[in-house]
Amino acid sequence: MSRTEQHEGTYHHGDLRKAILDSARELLEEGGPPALSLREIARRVGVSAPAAYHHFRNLEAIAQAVAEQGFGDLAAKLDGARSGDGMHAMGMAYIGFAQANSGLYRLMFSDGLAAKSDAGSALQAMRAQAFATLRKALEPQVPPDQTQALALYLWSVTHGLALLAIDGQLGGAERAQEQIAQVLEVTGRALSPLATT
Amino acid sequence: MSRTEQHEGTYHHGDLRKAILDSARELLEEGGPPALSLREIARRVGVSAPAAYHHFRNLEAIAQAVAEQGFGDLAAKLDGARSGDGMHAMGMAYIGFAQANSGLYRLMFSDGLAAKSDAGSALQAMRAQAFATLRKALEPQVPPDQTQALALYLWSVTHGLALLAIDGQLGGAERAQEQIAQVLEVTGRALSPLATT
DNA sequence: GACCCAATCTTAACGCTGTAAATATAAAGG
DNA sequence: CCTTTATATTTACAGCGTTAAGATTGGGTC
Repeated sequence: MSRTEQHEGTYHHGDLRKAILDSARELLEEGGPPALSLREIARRVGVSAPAAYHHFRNLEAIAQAVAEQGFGDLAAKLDGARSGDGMHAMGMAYIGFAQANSGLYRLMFSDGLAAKSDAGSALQAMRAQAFATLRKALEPQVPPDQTQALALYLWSVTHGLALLAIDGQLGGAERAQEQIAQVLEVTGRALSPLATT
Repeated sequence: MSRTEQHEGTYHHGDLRKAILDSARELLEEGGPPALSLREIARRVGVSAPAAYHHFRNLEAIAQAVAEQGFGDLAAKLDGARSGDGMHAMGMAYIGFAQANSGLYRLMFSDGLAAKSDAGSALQAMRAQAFATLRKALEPQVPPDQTQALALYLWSVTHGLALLAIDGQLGGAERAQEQIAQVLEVTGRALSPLATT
């Protein structure tokens, strides 16, 4: 399934850019960010390695594009969870996303793959925007002079918990789910006394 | 300063194992986990690359040893902070450690460098032990049926906050410090109502 | 419909990496 | 002093990301 139907067996691929991103996500879930390999991606797509350079500046750019997809997917999932009982449901959705796409989530919060390149700052900007969204969602619910601190607090718990869950630090799946719910419940105690509503 | 004084300019190094670990930590702070390179380490120590294999099974083993050092240092620092006002001081110390050794901290909570090798599970064990220590420290302070959830809660906030700080998501150093203190204060609200003491 | 152009992909090659094998050197023990 | 053993070296290999140069193709124009 590497080549589009109409282009199967032909010189041109069809939609190589998309195929690369798909394979990258696959690899990411199989082995985490360190498993991201341009040559392996090309191999899976059924194309020579340098072909990727017509669609991306380099491997980092692929990682960056995938991370961008990830932030989009996460935002969508969180939007879908807003119908629930507010913060708790969104927390569960957030962590659910991280668990379902652990490699992707790790990439979204890594310093790129090289730790020095400019992809790091691009990721940082995406994270900042995600945080701004959270802040905005929280704004009408709490005293204005505390929104920043509370948003940061919520993000810290959720992010930390998501990473611990991903790292297998919470035990098996069922046990993990239980612990996550408990922690989120405790988290709520800190802000329920000052809810505006 | 790569070779011990008494062995300067000689064939044998003196204490290559320690020199390797030191250089690895240096590299880690300069470029994070992806900057860990066996050849670069050897270059800095002033030794050929394969020399390292007499002291470590492979690069992953070096990373693992450095991470182990890290967990030891962190535990020591947290012990030193126990004289303060309990949880808040320990939280500050924890995050201070992460900020001062960001590359090391990231390594300690990464899935190794290969994401598939057995170093991942070794790291997981170290983290589990660190958590067990926290749990034990918390035990006499809270109701016994909640220690697990509360310990996890505290770790989540602290870990998440540490990572956000490291990622530069909290702004400049002075502003970051302020926000960290605020978040830790909020965190405390969730458990102060049920303190045993 | 033939032609050119631009986009896309390929092969070949470079310098880098981690690691293995074979070899040289030095330190330790009889 | 000679041998053994630990330690380091040189050489080599496969794989990586990336660049440069050439092949193949589809789309737009006369």
